[in-house]
Amino acid sequence: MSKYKKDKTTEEKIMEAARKVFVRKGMYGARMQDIADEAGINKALVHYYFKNKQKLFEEIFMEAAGKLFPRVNAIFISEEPLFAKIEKFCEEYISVVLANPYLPLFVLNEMNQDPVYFFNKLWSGKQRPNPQKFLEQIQEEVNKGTIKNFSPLQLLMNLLSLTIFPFIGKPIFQMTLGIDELQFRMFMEQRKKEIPKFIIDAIKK
Amino acid sequence: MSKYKKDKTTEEKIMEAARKVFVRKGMYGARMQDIADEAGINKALVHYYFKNKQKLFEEIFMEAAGKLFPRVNAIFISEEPLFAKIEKFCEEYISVVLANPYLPLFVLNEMNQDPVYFFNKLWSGKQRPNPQKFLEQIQEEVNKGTIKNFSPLQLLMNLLSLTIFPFIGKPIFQMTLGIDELQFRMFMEQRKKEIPKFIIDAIKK
DNA sequence: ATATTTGTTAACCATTTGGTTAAACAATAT
DNA sequence: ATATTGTTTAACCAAATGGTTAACAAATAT
Repeated sequence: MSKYKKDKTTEEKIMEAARKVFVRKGMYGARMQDIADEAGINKALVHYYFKNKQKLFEEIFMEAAGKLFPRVNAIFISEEPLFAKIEKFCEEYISVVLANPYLPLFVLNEMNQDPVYFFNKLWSGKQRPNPQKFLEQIQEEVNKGTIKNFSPLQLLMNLLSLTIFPFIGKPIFQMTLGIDELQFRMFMEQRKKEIPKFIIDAIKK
Repeated sequence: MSKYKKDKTTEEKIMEAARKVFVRKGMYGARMQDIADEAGINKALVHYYFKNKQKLFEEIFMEAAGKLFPRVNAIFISEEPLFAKIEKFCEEYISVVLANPYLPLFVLNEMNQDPVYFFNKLWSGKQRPNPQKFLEQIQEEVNKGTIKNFSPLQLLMNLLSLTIFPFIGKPIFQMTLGIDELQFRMFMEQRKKEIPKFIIDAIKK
């Protein structure tokens, strides 16, 4: 195969390598040389496509955050009834993250290092997470008496916890219980149905 | 105050500084100079007390993990009935972590970088987390018919998710909802009772 | 008092790391 | 064919970083 024939553009090769390295090692632990090696190219070429480490990192981080947050928001804002929303959220979110199981810990961890900076960087207005409508919807159901008197915020936290946390604790669970990739996958597939059932059983009158 | 009169021993001053820096920046992001500065001493003195960065980090990491894991295990193993166990776990765990809210993300994130290494480092036999008894206990209750037919593993995951995740998402929640330290604290205090109620409502027949 | 051990520092060193440069190489335009 | 533009590399550089050294100061033993 000729040296300069490439199915993936070089830029995408770098992105792919950077994704892998940044996600595994974080912004500080990642080395530009690692990224170049992973992409099978010269380090200077990484700088040719992306000005510097910070810029490349931001690209990767924004991409990752962009996979996680808008989806939450879309469901928060939609017009469906509460229970359907909960079901849909679990279904969709677990599907997305199963395809990139490392995303939540990566994003949460990096955000933790400088929440204010990332918060501004991420949501310059548009796709900022806005759970207001979802919270109001819960309150309405409480008022209607269809569900128990429940703090909307607590319920929101429960939904997010049950859905996202397993991905964050994944390595520990896998080591502790000796389960492999496939078993974890099946466990999470099961959870798509289990979580809504669990929540609804807990809150419905 | 004389130069060599110290209320805290130097070693503890270093540990304290290292805790702060490592937890904020992680193993790779932390700089020995930062730690020395934070402790108000010369960098060489850090090396005098702790051979190198790796050793110091392990000290801090083991200490952090030691605050989180044995407590889980103690409750898993104890003889109490299931519902009491769940209540006790939430109560105790949230109390511990409220005193060090940064611990879960720190430990989970570092473990993620090399799960096998940390797993061996941490649990050379004794305090290895062992949820077996807890899982059996759930199965017993299912068999007795006191709770719904529920996968023990799913229930365990639910308990851990609901308890631990809020601390991991803390910065995002605080920014998104504009809540301060005190409000978060109160929210988690409320959760000590809310989580067991939530779980028990969901699983009891 | 004095020798010895322990604690602390400033200066230094080797290596790593992000980033640059200049030249070679390929593709494209003329 | 040749000039021009865009892509890639090897070699290099300055700054940062983990770690060491040698000397000095304090505490302790003799």
